[in-house]
Amino acid sequence: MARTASQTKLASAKGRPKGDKRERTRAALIEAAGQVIGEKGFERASLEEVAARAGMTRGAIYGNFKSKEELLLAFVGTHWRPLAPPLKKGAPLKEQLRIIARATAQAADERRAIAVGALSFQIYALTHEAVQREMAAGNVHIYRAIEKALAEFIDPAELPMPLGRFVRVLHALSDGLMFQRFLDPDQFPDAVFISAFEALAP
Amino acid sequence: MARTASQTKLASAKGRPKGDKRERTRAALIEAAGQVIGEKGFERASLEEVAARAGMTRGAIYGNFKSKEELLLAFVGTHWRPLAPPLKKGAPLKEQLRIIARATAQAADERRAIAVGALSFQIYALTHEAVQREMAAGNVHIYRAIEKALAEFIDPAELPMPLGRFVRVLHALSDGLMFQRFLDPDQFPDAVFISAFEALAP
DNA sequence: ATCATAAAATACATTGATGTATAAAATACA
DNA sequence: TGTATTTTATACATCAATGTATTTTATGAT
Repeated sequence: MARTASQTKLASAKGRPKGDKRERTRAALIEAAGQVIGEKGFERASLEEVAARAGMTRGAIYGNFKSKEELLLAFVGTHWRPLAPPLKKGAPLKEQLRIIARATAQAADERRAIAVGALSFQIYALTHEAVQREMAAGNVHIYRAIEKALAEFIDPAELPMPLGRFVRVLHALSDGLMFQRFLDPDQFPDAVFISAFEALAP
Repeated sequence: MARTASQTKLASAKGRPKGDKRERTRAALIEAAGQVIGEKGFERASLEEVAARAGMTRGAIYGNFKSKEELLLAFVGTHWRPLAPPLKKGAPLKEQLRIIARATAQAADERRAIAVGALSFQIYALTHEAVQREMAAGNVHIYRAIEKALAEFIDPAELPMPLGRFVRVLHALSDGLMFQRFLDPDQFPDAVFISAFEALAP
């Protein structure tokens, strides 16, 4: 029934107040949605709680979004970006993979809420065909982008498989490892991440 | 609001009718729960639909289970077993990994419902501390069992990391790959699974 | 300052779900 | 076959959530 203490306005001082209030409350709402999704999961996130978290009521939500789905989708669309690990040009594959491993492990810790939200949204997608298709299409673009980005840092000749496959495998492995670390951090310390990714270098 | 057509009694002819009806309806209910969870996800699975699917009403459920949670948990407890790929004694690591890859890909296709159910349950666990702890503890046992089983088929000296880590990595990778294949089968054909697992052999 | 417009709060209607209490039906047993 | 008991169905109370309609409040322009 809504925390009373932590009802802080999220988008308090982000820059100058500027003209478009609209955008600011939209952003605050989306941010709050992200928090709630991260805690409760995509399905059980309630608008009541989202609104309270942003210091407003549901009225504000329906003034800015058509439906619950639209708000939650807006969050996913806004905050869901692939990691960009700090790769080093010219370094050997194994080292690049170590960097990716560390970035993944770190992301699992620092952005748990977002990641849990993303994960739970994926489950949602799995049971909503239209959303699933949209998401699958989006992923294809992301893969392409990552392929391009990676091509600048690693030599395809060093890879144990075609670059396209490699990207997809990295994605699956990252997701799987993060997921398991959420469930039980003790069983998936950094060392496991590093071993896993390094093993992909022939 | 319940399909009227496909309301088939699931536990129709499984053996001789035998004395304990109790057990049979329990099983039928659990089975139906599995179906619904697989389609709707753990959170949105409704008792109404589960009961209808088993050709009964909610009355039967509450006569056999304390609550919704208990029924769903019963499903997870009953049907959630790790894969047992048909490994070959004495074969080189790479070949064993190929076998695991194929088994995983096949499982993704054949047991989609169960897997989606399991996945969505994991999300549920992530947002329910007690369940999460229980599940984490269970996983530790499973890891131990798999370690033992694997030790009979593969030579630790061939591994790129300690056996314990390797098992955990296999788990994370399988989960991640299956998840992605659910989302977009085209992007994760068998070949990707095979490349991914094979790459783990030094 | 006043008025028109937009944004947010409140009040309301509806829905879908769980869980309980009670009645009906099926089963086992004497 | 008749009765006690268990199992399932029905009816009911409750709750939490979404979405809509309406009112109040804030904002901006003239």
